[in-house]
Amino acid sequence: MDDNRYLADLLFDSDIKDFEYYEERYQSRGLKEGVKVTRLAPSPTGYLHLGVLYSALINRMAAGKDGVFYLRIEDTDKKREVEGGLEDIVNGLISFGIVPDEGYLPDGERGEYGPYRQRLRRDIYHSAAKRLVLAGLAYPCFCTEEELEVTRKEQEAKKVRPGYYGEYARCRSLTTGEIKKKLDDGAPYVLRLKSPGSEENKVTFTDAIKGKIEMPENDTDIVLLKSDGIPTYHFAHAVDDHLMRTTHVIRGDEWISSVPVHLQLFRLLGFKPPKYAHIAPIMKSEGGSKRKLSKRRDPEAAVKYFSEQGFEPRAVLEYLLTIASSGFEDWRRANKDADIFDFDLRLNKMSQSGALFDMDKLLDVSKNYISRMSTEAVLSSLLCWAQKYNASLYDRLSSDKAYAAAIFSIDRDIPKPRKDIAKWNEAAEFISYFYDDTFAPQYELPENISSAAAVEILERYAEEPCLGGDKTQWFDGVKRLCVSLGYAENTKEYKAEPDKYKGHIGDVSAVIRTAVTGRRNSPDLFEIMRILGKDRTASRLKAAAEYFKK
RNA sequence: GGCCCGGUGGUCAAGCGGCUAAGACACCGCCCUUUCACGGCGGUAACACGGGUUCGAUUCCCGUCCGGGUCACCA
Repeated sequence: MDDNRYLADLLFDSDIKDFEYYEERYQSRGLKEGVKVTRLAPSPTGYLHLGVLYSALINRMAAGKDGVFYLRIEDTDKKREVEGGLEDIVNGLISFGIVPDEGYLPDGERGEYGPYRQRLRRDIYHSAAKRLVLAGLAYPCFCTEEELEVTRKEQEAKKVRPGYYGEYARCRSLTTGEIKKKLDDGAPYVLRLKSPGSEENKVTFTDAIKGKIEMPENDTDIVLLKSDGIPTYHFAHAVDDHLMRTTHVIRGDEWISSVPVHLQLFRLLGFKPPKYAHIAPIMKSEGGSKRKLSKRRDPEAAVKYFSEQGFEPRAVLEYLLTIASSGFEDWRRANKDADIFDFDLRLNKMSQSGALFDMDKLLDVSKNYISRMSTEAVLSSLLCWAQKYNASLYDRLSSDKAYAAAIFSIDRDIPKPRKDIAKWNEAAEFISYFYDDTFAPQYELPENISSAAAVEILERYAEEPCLGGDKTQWFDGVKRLCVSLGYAENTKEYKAEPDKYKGHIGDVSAVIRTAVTGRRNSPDLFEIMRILGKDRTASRLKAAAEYFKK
């Protein structure tokens, strides 16, 4: 007993507080029964990628509006840290509308349970570590990397489980005197857990997503504090999630195999463990098999990719939710205008195995999402995107917003709107023919229409474009033109007696369409010409007629 | 290799012992229609395999196979 005290004094600074101090300081949150406290704990070892966004979304949704969702930064690995990664992650989340209630935020920390960056919590970890040493549950280990490597090779050769446990945990049996001597020599060391567990025993726990899971108890003397005094993930997880009063740890399922370690840590530290929920990762198909979406290998894993392409953040979130929870699509159909954060995400309804990332589905969700936006919303969102990623489009649009609004209001704000655009980088091409400087006609005629016939149609139509009235009046005008030129004024008549006509109204429209828009397909012709105005319509008709004369 | 988790159409995914095995995306066809898009209708396409248990298994149990994860002073 005295030995432990002695060892603790040897190992820790004298000003390290008793852990009771922190228990006292970070009181229970006093939330109502059933209210969840969740968190996202990214490490700034890269930029914001889809997996983190996914996890953030689920944690945010799980906490709901009554619960607390906070952001903690796991910056304990200096070596792998990426410059600017932290900002990218935090700002990225917020730009996607996933806003933490507390924790590390762009304008500083918010909340009573901080600091929320692990670097700043060193004393807290040391206090918890000291508690373990005092209880005889942790010890310093002086093994070098090389020595560890040697025992690992030995274990491999003997075909036994690799790891620092049992007889292989050499420093476990060091006497206080030996430790003192090494410490005096300035030997570097890590602090290890003296695991009281045995592989023979089983631990069981209920995962909120995967259900009941049974695994062998942890018997490995895992590292608690690295040689620089910074905690490992496992140790920091136990200390932080206890002190920050997390109720539900929702994280990627790559963590599932370390749950026995975590449970043991909570027990030894005297903490009540949180509920665990392990979510399946988003996968990517490659060469017939699938693997986890990788931030290094897959460009579409970076959230920045979606921003650059001009996906609507909410649409991406909706897509993610269709992957996450089977009930979401039905809910969406029943609640077309509801905010996604009103969806009641049930952990036990979540998918157990990883879903392949499906770009087709994302595109579909996005198209639907954008089709339901108002003209104003489309314009402001598109402008916002263009400002960053397409300067010329931005200039064009903002130089005459009323004109741009007219374009985007075609078949919008109606019960069954058009679904033309899935992401903003498709917009420039989609509206190109509305602007003279981007109008690049690819004239194309129906097969049964000769150039001469096209010229005739265009010239005759130009005499009387019928743009003064409404759409019906215009279309009646086109019908009259058909009749006078020998085309059927509707397809049925033509089909009944094809020999009687040169073609039908579809052909006539096609000729006008190609002249006005320079392409085969477009939204409603009348709307387009009305927006272009009489003069520009006329000059396009003329230009096309000239083209076909050649 | 040990330990975990998973396996319903190309993809996502309902389904909890008895159903002609939902739905969405993609694909194909038809209808609507001045084109496209929308919309409507229809179609192709699935319970990995082998044993049990049971009157009856996609559903429960075991095994095989396949896929994924994990075995660091990384998270």
